[in-house]
Amino acid sequence: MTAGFDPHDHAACRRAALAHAETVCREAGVRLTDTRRRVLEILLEDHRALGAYAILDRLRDEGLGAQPPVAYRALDFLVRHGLAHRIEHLNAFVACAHPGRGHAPIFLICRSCAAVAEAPAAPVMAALGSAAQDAGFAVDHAMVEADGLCPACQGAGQGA
Amino acid sequence: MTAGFDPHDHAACRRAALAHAETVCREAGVRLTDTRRRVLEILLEDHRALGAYAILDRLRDEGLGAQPPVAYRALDFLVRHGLAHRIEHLNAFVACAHPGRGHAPIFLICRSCAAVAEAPAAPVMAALGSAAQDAGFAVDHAMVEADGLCPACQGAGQGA
DNA sequence: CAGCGCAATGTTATTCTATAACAGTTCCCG
DNA sequence: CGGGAACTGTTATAGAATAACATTGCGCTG
Ligand SMILES: [Zn+2]
Ligand SMILES: [Zn+2]
Ligand SMILES: [Zn+2]
Ligand SMILES: [Zn+2]
Repeated sequence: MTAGFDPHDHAACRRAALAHAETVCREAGVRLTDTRRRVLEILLEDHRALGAYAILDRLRDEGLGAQPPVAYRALDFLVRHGLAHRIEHLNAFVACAHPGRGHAPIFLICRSCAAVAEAPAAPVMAALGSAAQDAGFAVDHAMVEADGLCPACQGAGQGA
Repeated sequence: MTAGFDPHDHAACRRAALAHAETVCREAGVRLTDTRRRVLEILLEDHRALGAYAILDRLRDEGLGAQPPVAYRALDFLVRHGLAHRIEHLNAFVACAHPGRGHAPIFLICRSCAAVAEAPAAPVMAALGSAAQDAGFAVDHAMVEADGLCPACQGAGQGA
């Protein structure tokens, strides 16, 4: 169920994510405007995190807006609707790789090739919930991000 | 074993952390200089995360340095030696609340009063390791941060 | 259709966070 | 007393994010 590292039909992956985004927006009664859609498409180009300014550069090249708020507003929208996630450790954003399921994902981030995978969160969240309960803490949103090496980069013997 | 939310003798807590810092530095053959020590003391004032610039303001008031690198270098040092931790979600730093034990802690962050607790990491890390293994991913360093409400702020019925 | 209200956009400016680069100083050890 | 490494001071700049406000587009209701 981990999505991201394994080879797959990424064109289908993208199409599904985009179709899902349409559905989500229709059902929520919000608009998937040109800029929002384009930002999602850019993020969907591969399973990699992009900084807001990298996205902004792309938008600028395409004449869709040149100022930071343009990118940040679209990203906020996508994150708010579960279509993208923010990677705290990188100050960057990644398209959601699990169209459909409501989730608080955990991220595996390759420090060599920068690929980002979403892994099944349930066991980790259960352990976290238990630790939080012991402390009397009410978890609102959990962020779990692991730095390391993806299968491909381990094979290549990368050290950094 | 969660350290941070429960009422405790914080003066002793601080003293122990400082003493531990001395030991760690002596054993590692590195120097706990004035600035480094002072930054640690500031972080130890309570179990709360402080931004690098908030710390820098304090240092400036005390004549210990006025430029960002002063604060960042001290913080890097403390983090490198396990005496403080960086909270990615807040772009801020907190003193380590577990003097002595080698750990990759998990953090519980109150979004109302900004208190930060360190909870036992083992079960969460085990679950994370298992998920990573399923994906063939080699975890190097894991970041686990939970946003929510601490016991005190839940009682007060805080919503934000 | 006219006009209202809200959502979304465009733009300027600013704040906050973090690091690069280099010159000078202090400390430890031989 | 050197010599080298660690540490400090300072300038400048890069990078990430938001505040604030004017404007435009869109959907609804009268
Ligand atoms: Zn894909
Ligand atoms: Zn990789
Ligand atoms: Zn304490
Ligand atoms: Zn609280």
